[in-house]
Amino acid sequence: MGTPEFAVRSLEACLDVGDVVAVVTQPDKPKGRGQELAISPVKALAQQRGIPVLQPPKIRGTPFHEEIRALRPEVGVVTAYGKILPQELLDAPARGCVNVHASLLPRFRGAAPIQWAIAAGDAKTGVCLMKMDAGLDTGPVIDRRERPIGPEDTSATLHDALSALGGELIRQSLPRYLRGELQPVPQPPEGVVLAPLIKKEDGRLDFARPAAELERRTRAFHPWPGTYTSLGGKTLKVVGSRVGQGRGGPGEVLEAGAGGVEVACGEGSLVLLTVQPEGKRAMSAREFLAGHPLQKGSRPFGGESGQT
RNA sequence: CGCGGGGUGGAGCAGCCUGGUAGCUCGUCGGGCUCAUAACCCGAAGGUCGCAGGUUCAAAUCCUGCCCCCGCAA
Repeated sequence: MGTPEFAVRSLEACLDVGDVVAVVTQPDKPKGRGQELAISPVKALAQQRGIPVLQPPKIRGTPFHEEIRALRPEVGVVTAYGKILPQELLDAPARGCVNVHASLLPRFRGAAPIQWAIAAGDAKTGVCLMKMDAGLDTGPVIDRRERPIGPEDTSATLHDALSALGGELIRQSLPRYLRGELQPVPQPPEGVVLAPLIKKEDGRLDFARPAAELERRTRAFHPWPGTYTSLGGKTLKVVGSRVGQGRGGPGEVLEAGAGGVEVACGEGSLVLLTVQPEGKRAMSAREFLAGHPLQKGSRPFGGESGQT
């Protein structure tokens, strides 16, 4: 069971190590500009391999688990399905369900572990294969793989790396678990951190915050939802930035030149390197300034109407 | 038919509503000045105004179709 791009590598791994009796994924939904109906990446692969695809609109309070039980699966593999599974569904496969989760549990349980790991400034993250229970990512861990978080890592780069590691866990550790060679270890009660769903609002830059935190967010929320501020009543996305040494009142423009736009923060300064105005492609700060001059010492960001 | 913005010398923008000389900030090239600079001064090159039709004496500008990029929403 899985839905987005992240789960594709898991499905590939499943196909490598066992017989996949069915693939469960979320119903097709209108997506993107133009709201065209889009099939999930997992569904696309399943169809291509001729695997039956199930897309229940609801799984809770429905007889869907009976449907699964009838297929007599040995184990259920869940990667980023997008819904919390009820106990009767977890119990449907003979050996229960396992889950690939993109964090080092019990840190960052929940929907957006990759993003929050970067935002928190962690030195490393990873992927866990766990035996699922009724809680939110609370099951005992079967095996894990680690991955350092580099200063250039974004959610995009980590997403790809972790999704590959997830496939590796399924390929290598799942068979060993099924043979009884790996025992699930309960998660320690301490160190639990939740990684809630990212909201668009989480990407708004508050220059009163420390610059280091804002810089991490630009990487954590890339490519979605991105970090942004507003300028002249329009959204200005901040695609790339670095932490600077400058000091000043939060939001004050300290420098605006070829080196970027340096904005004072609550702590240190944030140098905007790559920026994307509404309706425009991403561009370097230098390019942006050619058409949108910024006064040193002004505080043009955030306010709806040229507020100081 | 979800809403919306945009495609103008190499880059970023203005001009379009109110058709009639291609503008601005940079960059590039040449020259000058300076101990020096993302410095300053002088000069130059460089544009099928996304594509295709239409209206008109005349279209970057008005009309129609198409291609491409992006914001919102998910």
